[in-house]
Amino acid sequence: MSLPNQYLEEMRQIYLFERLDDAQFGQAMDHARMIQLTAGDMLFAEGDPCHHFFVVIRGMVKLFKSSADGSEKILELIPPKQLFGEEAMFLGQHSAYAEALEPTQLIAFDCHYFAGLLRENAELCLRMMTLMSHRSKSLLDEIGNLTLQSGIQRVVQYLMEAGNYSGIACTVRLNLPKNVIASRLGVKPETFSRIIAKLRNEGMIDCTKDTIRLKNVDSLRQVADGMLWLKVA
Amino acid sequence: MSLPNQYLEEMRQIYLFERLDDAQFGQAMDHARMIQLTAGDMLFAEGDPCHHFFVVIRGMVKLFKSSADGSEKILELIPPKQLFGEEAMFLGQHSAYAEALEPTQLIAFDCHYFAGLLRENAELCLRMMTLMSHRSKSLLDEIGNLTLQSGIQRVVQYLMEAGNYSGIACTVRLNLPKNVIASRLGVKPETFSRIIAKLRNEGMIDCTKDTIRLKNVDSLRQVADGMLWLKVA
DNA sequence: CGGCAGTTTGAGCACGATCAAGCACAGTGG
DNA sequence: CCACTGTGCTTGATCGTGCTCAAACTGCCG
Repeated sequence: MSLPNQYLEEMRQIYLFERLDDAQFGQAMDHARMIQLTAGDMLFAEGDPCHHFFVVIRGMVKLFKSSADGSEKILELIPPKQLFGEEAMFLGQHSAYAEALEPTQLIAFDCHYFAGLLRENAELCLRMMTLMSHRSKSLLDEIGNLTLQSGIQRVVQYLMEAGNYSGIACTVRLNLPKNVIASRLGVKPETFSRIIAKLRNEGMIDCTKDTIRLKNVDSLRQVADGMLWLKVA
Repeated sequence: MSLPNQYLEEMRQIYLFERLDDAQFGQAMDHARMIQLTAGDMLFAEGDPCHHFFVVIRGMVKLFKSSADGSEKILELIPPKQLFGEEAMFLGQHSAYAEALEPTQLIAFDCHYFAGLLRENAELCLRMMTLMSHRSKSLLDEIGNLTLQSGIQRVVQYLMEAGNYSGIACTVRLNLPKNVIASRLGVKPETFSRIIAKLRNEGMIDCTKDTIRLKNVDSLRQVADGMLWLKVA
């Protein structure tokens, strides 16, 4: 039960599999299968027993926590070429919910089988640990941002990162609904909207629909770094 | 440069090293050395190049983020027998600050050398990945708690976990200063104090100095689960 | 055209932060 | 033995960020 060639080539370029020789790669792709999701499909829930981990091919997956009263916090947005759910392989169950935001294709790897490959291939382990380390770092950063920064700071930081650091003015295209970005940043949609309006009134950005022009990058950077306070009210 | 026998025996019981045979264990302990810290000593800073990862023997280490204006958020409190800083081994630099809260002894393992051991021992890798998975899960949980729960809920949850789930009334001894616990829970010391006072006024707990009796465990559980709201004001 | 979901804007509120004062306690030195 | 000091904790008063509830607006699709 191997994958179509089209997907095999894409998997070849995933960091985790890059350095495997053809035989090892073939083994890794055994017991892998393609999954097609439509927007809103739930992939797994928190606490579900874990049988697979995943790589996104096309589309977007949201990883999120949910509270008793139904509100959500998006932990991570998983774009194509990225792996997720691997930590559950070692814990036996998933730590959060996963749901497709768009029509999404992903490859599912059998945990039990893959654990066997890991046991025989320390190089593969090292790559896996490197991925897990990056995840840990980004989670640590996220906790710092949530507790030490204001909503405005997180929004501006997000815009600057999306605008890939070009020192001068640049435009950002939001590739996701604003309420999704808001949840990712830990604010309510209304608050997100107000923050964008505030930045527009301050002349730091222009925006039309889902396209945002970063006009005054210096000021924005000051806001993100906490050197410049914008009163919300 | 091996360690005194006293410490070797303690290292033997660390999850990461449990299953190694004597030869492997001996190798792992090569290039390990003991470090003695006094309260307030900084072990590493965020961004520092990483040369070691650590296991706490005695004492307590705080892992924290710091913002421009000097305020801190404790990410994790590391008790004896626990490992930390391992993710930096794969990233090259530390993701947060680490500082001793008390007189603390720890063992430092040389990253470069240990990476070599990992490359030759997939079983060791699996153990390491399991540890990293647990860390990821607890970080994911932390993000959920910070964004989906109120301060009161986090405090109550902390007390219940510290009182190890005995269904009936129990006493909790806070083994750390309250301002440290407050930072760990993402609230200011004043707020923490007010929350404790609130719980006392509601008759759910008794407290004298650093000892807290959980009187009404049912109500406390309801508060933690969001089934019961306590107005702060 | 109506319906619906996403977004914006308004008004008011509450949680938790800030600033400030008071208190308990331990350590130090006269 | 008693000030003196410093630190950590508590309590009070006030403020602001961000949330809630509500309404209006936009774009999209049937």
